[in-house]
Amino acid sequence: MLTALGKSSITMGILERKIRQKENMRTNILAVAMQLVKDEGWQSLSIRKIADAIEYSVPVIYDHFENKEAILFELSMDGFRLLDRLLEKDKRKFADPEERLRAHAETYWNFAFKNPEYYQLMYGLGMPCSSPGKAKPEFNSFREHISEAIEGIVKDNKSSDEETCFKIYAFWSVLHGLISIVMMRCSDIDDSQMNKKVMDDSVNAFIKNL
Amino acid sequence: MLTALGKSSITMGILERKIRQKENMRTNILAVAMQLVKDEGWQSLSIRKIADAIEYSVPVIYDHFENKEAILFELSMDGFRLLDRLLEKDKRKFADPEERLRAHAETYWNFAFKNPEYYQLMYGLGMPCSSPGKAKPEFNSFREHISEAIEGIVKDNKSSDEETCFKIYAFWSVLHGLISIVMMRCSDIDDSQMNKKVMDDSVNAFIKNL
DNA sequence: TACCTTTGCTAACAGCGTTAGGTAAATCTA
DNA sequence: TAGATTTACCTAACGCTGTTAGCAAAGGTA
Repeated sequence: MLTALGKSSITMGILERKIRQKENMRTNILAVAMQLVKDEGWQSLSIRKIADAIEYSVPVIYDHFENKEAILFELSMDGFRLLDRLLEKDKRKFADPEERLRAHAETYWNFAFKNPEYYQLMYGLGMPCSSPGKAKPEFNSFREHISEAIEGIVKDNKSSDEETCFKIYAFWSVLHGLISIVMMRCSDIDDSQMNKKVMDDSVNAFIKNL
Repeated sequence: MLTALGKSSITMGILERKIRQKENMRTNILAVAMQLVKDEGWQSLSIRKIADAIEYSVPVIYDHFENKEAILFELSMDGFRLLDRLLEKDKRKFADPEERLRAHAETYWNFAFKNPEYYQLMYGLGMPCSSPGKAKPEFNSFREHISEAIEGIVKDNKSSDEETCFKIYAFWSVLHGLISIVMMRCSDIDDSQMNKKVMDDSVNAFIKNL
């Protein structure tokens, strides 16, 4: 598949079309996979179902992805990029670091519950191949956004770098922890508004204590 | 298998021996499964490997467990019971609610990193069949222990029941969130002592703010 | 036209969870 | 002790999974 593609430069149009088709196939596979996940959950996603959905045979998928994990990884990257775009919006909207931090928390929370499939994949909740450790820039997007906001709030204080670093993780932890607990139904609070109030409360306490 | 076991009461000894053997088999399956998990991780645990390890054929396992998920569920219950015993120790050791809460946090943290397989199973981290929602008393053990301690600290304050409830979840969240982030290698802090300092810091801030 | 690359397929391998059905041993009954 | 019955256990299969080897057809190149 388009392995040795150099050589003649006359048929550039055809080559480009092929590259375009290849990319279309790739994005199509990802789109179809994501749709299957939304419809039936991660656990029932299979290469054969993807092949059925794109109306190609199974091995075609392996021309575009090394294995199933690579597909899941790419989808998780989509999730990180989507979250990043939302956080960037907050950044443009709120100049005040405290307001921005609140907005980031809200955005993170809403992202998780509006896109539970993404969130589960991104943070390995109830997932088979959670591919931990595959650190990429996208992976740290949320931490970097809240870092910026927290450092903005804290900059007048006498906090050390280490203290600030700790606070960043503490903030992230309480959010991620609460989302995980609620999403995995470990909480016995059934009311989603109530759960959100717990988050707001925690965020308030955190900011007050900065 | 021991289905209709009533009838005659002369052969009670044999019946008891059979029940004992059946229980032995059951516990043996669980023990062997846990060992396999510790050696090779959740993802590679299979019924066939368990059968090999106990030196019986595959269907024998289904005489003792409805399916693979039931085995995982039982193992997660073992995890909850183990954690519960440790928390009970704290309770006996520390009468002062603040000291007790700190001990609980420490215990929870140590439990997670000394028994990562249990923790992952109990809270569905990177797990295929995380069986969420199957609430059992064991499931709420940690929350109830910290509830007791937090209520002990807070009882002199003017906190409402709702506020207290929120605080309990906030405390649990920050612990679980940090453990998840570290365990799933989302954190870029590689030093485990450093990570624990983040926890201690958070616990301190939390208690100070009660 | 002859050649070669690309494209896509069929069919298989090895593994998985699960179960139907049969056999041999252990046990109970007479 | 002999026969009937229950229990214990196994073999072999079904339908699924991820993955890959190897082949046939289609396309572009000379």
